[in-house]
Amino acid sequence: MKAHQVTIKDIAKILGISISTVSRALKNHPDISEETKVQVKDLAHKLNYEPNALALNLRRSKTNTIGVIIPEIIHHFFSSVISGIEDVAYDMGYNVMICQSNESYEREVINAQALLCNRVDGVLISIAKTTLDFDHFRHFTNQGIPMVFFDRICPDIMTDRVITNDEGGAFLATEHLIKIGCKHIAHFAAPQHLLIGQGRFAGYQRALKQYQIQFDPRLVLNCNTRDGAFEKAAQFLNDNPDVDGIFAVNDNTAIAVMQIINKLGKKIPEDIAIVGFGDGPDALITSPPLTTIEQKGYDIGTEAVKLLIHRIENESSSDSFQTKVIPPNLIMRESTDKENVLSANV
Amino acid sequence: MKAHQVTIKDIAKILGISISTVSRALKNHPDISEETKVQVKDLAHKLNYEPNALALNLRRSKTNTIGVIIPEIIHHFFSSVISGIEDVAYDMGYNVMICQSNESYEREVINAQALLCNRVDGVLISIAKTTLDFDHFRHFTNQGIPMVFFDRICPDIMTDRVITNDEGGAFLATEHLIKIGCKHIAHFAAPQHLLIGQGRFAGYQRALKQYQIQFDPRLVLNCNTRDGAFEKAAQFLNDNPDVDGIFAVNDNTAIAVMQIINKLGKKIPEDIAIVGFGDGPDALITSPPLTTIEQKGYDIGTEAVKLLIHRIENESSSDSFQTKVIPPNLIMRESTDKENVLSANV
DNA sequence: AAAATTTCCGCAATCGTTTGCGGTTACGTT
DNA sequence: AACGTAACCGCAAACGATTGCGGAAATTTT
Repeated sequence: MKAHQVTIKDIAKILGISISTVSRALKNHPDISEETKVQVKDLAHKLNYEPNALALNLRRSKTNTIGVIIPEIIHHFFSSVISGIEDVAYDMGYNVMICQSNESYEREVINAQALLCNRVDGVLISIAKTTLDFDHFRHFTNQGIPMVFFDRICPDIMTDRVITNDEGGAFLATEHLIKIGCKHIAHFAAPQHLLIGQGRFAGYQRALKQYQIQFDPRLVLNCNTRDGAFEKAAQFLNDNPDVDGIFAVNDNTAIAVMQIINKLGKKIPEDIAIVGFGDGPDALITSPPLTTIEQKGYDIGTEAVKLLIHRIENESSSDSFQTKVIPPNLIMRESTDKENVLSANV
Repeated sequence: MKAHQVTIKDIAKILGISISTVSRALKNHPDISEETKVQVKDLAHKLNYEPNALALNLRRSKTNTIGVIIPEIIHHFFSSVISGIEDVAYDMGYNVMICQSNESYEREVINAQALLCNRVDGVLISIAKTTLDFDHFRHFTNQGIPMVFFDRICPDIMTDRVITNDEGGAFLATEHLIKIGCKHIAHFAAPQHLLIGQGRFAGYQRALKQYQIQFDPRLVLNCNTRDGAFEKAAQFLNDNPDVDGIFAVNDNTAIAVMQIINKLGKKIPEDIAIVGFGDGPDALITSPPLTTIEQKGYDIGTEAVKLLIHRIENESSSDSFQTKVIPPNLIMRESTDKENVLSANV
């Protein structure tokens, strides 16, 4: 059962020629006669020979493998990113090794070490929420292994980065609410120690300022999960009955809030319009469908891996590190369609 | 910049001892004196030495890596499976190499080949919809590399398998509709050349039979996607106005149908009750929330990888292959709650 | 016919690690 | 003093592939 994997050594022995000849024959080296080449190739095919990538990698000290460390693969955003990474990596001849940190710092450290041991050619990282220390990443740069951070970047380490324009997206969302006539716009925000939380809050504020709407800190609620919304949103809406627009820091929160608004008997968007952030598939199936800011996970993945492979294959070039910003995009749906613009199409 | 990776050879040279001593010192071999061990370990730590897994793997011809071939990582079901795989693999000291077939046969073949080259210790596979030929998988068995199929299994190859009980789940779903009083239950079905399509259709039929409801082929519609539903569902519901219950082959279809029903002005569940299959997070956020059959992706992943690792680590044991069936589970939500049982809890 | 090419192929080192076996010391025993 | 025996450590082969260099045979050139 345990079939010994076929090697060039086997082929050499059977054909009564040397190992090097077999190797060269398979590579179409000009030194080898046509006759020998045909013999070797035929036998190799007959025996289902597959070159041992381990041996190759060891010799070249290159694995053609890219490591990925992400918080959680089940989040639609991250699996979109991976999908993008995988597609490009595949086209460029790289394998992908995926590790989940599960938002745990300890596990992130171990993941990093595993990738180091396996001598990946480069690493793509989106850091865990609990990670505050970044020494485990410096090992990569010490060993000359390029890194690219995406979405949740590490501000302390100079590398290439790919991020969404959180501030700009939040601005778009808030501006949209203003333009459709909302006067009292609330913001359901992420913790301000996260860059995402900062950026989206800043965009919200800039939009208010630009349209000369007085910023009211009472309209900002620290709430960025589904569960959090079910805890706090109803009370918040009761306390602030004049709120007629909500910009939520992510779709999950927005959707939960919508469900609560529905339950309170208020109408969306007539009474309260709402915008999310993320554009997962969920935004399509709520009632009403949710206006949201596109967070192009797939594109972030492709951009990140392209940057990385470029670094890998041009290690000499000391191009300065760049930060690629994926431009935001507003997707308007019924949750902000006060004028019934969209229903005309149906 | 391009730092040479530290090897035991470097350590040996610096300390003026032999390579083998270094190797043994790091492994706590009893032949080595405490003094040497301390010296070696200290230096290794100081130099950030990481053992080269490539060399190790080559020598042991074992990579501690598991290959995964799945159709598409963005589907919630598959990313749940991967999450389960990753968690268990991590605990047991294995890495995971993920490949997407993107439902393409050609790509699946190339993925399989890549995993072969990289000498993975075992493979987890859910086959692409377009795959009709299975020779590329036989290479694994030829080389003695264990495989486990999950969800979309390959009936032609004898291996371990992990599947959901489609027939049983469909029976539960249909029985539930019957029990809440539906008399004319439609089935939105997947193509019958897929095992999933067959199983779920069979469960539907068995439930009808058991409760002495006449099977009406006109109530079975070949429709298993969101787009398909938007194409055909409205017409179907018009043609069959007496339908008061629907069992859809997956959640996506069910959700799209719900949106259509809503638009037609009918009430869920009063006019039409509906059950899906899959229990993605989507089922929670529709209005009303969707009753559905749990398809435990995470559990399927953990079971599959456990079976695989068992095979890997007991290659001698020729246990006969087993097929693990994950039992179905009905999750009742408002889309079938005619009696307002659930709202009592709110 | 001798010399110069060309054609084709093999030797051996290399990548980094493990490990069986053998070789040095130093110590204790008689 | 001679021997036995630990206690430590190094040599070298092995994993599978690539590749510079050198060498033998065949062919051409002079």
